[in-house]
Amino acid sequence: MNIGEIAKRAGVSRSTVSYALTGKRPVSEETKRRILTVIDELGYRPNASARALKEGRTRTIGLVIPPASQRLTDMQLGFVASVVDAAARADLDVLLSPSGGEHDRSFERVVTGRRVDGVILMEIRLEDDRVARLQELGLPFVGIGRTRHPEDMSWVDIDYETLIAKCVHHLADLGHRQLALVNRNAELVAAGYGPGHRAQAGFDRAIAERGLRGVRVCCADDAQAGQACLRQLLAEHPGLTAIATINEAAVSGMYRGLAEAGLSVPGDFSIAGVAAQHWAENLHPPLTAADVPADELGARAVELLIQRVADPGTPQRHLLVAPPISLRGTTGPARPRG
Amino acid sequence: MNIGEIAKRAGVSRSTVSYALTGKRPVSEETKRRILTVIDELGYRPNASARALKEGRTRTIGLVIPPASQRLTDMQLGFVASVVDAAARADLDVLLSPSGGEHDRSFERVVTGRRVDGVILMEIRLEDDRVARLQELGLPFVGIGRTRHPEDMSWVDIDYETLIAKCVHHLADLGHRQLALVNRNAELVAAGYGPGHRAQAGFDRAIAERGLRGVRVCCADDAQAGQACLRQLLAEHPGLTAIATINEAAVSGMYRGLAEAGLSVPGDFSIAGVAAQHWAENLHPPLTAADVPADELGARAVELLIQRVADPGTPQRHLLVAPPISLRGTTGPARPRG
DNA sequence: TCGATTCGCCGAATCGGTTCGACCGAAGAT
DNA sequence: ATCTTCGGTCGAACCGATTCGGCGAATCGA
Repeated sequence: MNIGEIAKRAGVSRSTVSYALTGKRPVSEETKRRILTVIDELGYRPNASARALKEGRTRTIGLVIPPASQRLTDMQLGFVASVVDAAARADLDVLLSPSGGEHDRSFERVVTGRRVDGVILMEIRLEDDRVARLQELGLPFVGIGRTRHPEDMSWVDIDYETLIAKCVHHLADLGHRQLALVNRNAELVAAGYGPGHRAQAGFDRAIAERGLRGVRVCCADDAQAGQACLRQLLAEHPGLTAIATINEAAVSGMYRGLAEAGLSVPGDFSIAGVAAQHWAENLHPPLTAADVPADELGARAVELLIQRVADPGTPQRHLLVAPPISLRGTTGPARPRG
Repeated sequence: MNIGEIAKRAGVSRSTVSYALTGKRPVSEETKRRILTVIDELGYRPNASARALKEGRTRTIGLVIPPASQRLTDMQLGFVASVVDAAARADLDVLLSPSGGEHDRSFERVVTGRRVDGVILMEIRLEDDRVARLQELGLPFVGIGRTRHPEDMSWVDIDYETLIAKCVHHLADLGHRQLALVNRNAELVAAGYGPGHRAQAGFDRAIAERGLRGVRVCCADDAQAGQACLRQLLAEHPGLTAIATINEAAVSGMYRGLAEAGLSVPGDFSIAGVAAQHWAENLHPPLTAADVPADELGARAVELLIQRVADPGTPQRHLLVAPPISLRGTTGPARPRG
């Protein structure tokens, strides 16, 4: 079932069939109708590989996600969903590559061999091999997140540094004097995970500006770890009355850790964070947080990528979002513990 | 940077380069070394489209997931992750299509035009247009889930009917006389979502066998809906003391609904369900549930698909799993309410 | 020493589209 | 009436791989 078969049955040449379908040259109404009828009867669809081979583009983009071993956070899931959705709207297919920091087989398969027209890269580290590899290959790409040298690439990102600083200021305004930053898991941060480091920087800066006491900890990305983390924090820092966090997945565990210690939120203890809007709203109690518009960011990343694919010469573009903090009632005036 | 360039620089013909890479015909060590050196220097990778065109297969599989608008449950996320992972291990790429019940543009794009060698289909309905379409196209596919006529296709599935019946029996053994089934969202069930209907069947059967009173409700897939759902159930059915559910996403909300009504779990009220193992364990309290091995099912689906792609003539294969119920402490002896 | 076999390689055909140059007839311009 | 323009179509080249038949040289057995 190829274009030649269609041409034969419609009594025209292969090129005419092609032009009838793409509209790149005029074809008479009569002929077009005949061709389309045959196509409809035979259920013909052009072979994507042949088209890609000749056109030099695949109408497919790659999406590099964290490996399956590590569960996606709700925010990451939001990114993936919105990327896939935006791509579908633009009639692009999405090829998935679950790849960690070092570029592995799956990553290489997807980015080499002209399999995709461009790539969207998630969970970027400050120094990221994959970014270097994509630059070396000259393959258009857009990061959801950015490296230490963000001028050299296009990206959309969340301004964790500013947002965590805002959280700290908000908590300081409420009278809290000793705060903790609960980061994401230690391996990720150790590997140079950008948001982890930028959140630290924002935390340190704000703590210094306000003359507060601050402690930073990493916490695995699940509820049990959050609970254990809080247990330890409360034990080791009697003066601690508030937490800022970027670890969505651990928040419900933190709630439990506080409840376990007999502390109420926000009466005895405050929590503020950065999280996907949908997630923050559905927590119980709903979390006071900077609402990350994950759905929008993915779509914007696709837009940027489409531009770069269409014209690789355009300057790199960046989108740093710092959504306002929605007060949902997990932060309140400081009250000394015990 | 094509195979001709490599051939020229290595001083051989294009076919020799091809044979050196695929090993399908012998090439002398000396020549092979020379070719590989050139390839390495130039960073050559064969063009995937050209290869796919000639070979007639793409080494890519399609994965049809629920549309982005509806958030993936934890179990579905587990399926996706394990499919992607298993495919990567088999050196297959995964093309994503977010498609609902009716086969839309994205679905058509992925399944036609020889873009993929086979498809894995999620969230299958009892009558599913997409299944019919794939059969019509003659494209190998495997369902995670099955239609009303499951003999005609290969699939892996969870035996919701048996599992929910087991939950009911377990609760009946504990003395509960009036039970509710909390299903997934009403639209999905109305559209003929298989697990929803099979869970109902299992529930009805077990209720009848034990001579109990049972009520079935649908509930949107999120915590707030779960809470509201329980509020209503408790108000309308004073004798209700236990729930069986397949709605993972609503469980934490159900807990809140019970707490709100002053009922403790499992002292005053029992809950048992079917859920991804990881999810059931991380709930608070951990849910007594049939632990669905989502990670394994995705991998098995990929295995079945690879077989079908290799030999479409093999008989259809089916895998119906009914994992045992793990008692985690959300079920206990019945105690009359109020 | 000669024919048969094997090894290593080459050239050409092929997969299924797109696209460019060319051609033909009809309509419009001068 | 002649020249140009243009709509409509065709044939052939091309994209970059794989693969088959064949060919020369080396090896082998008799």
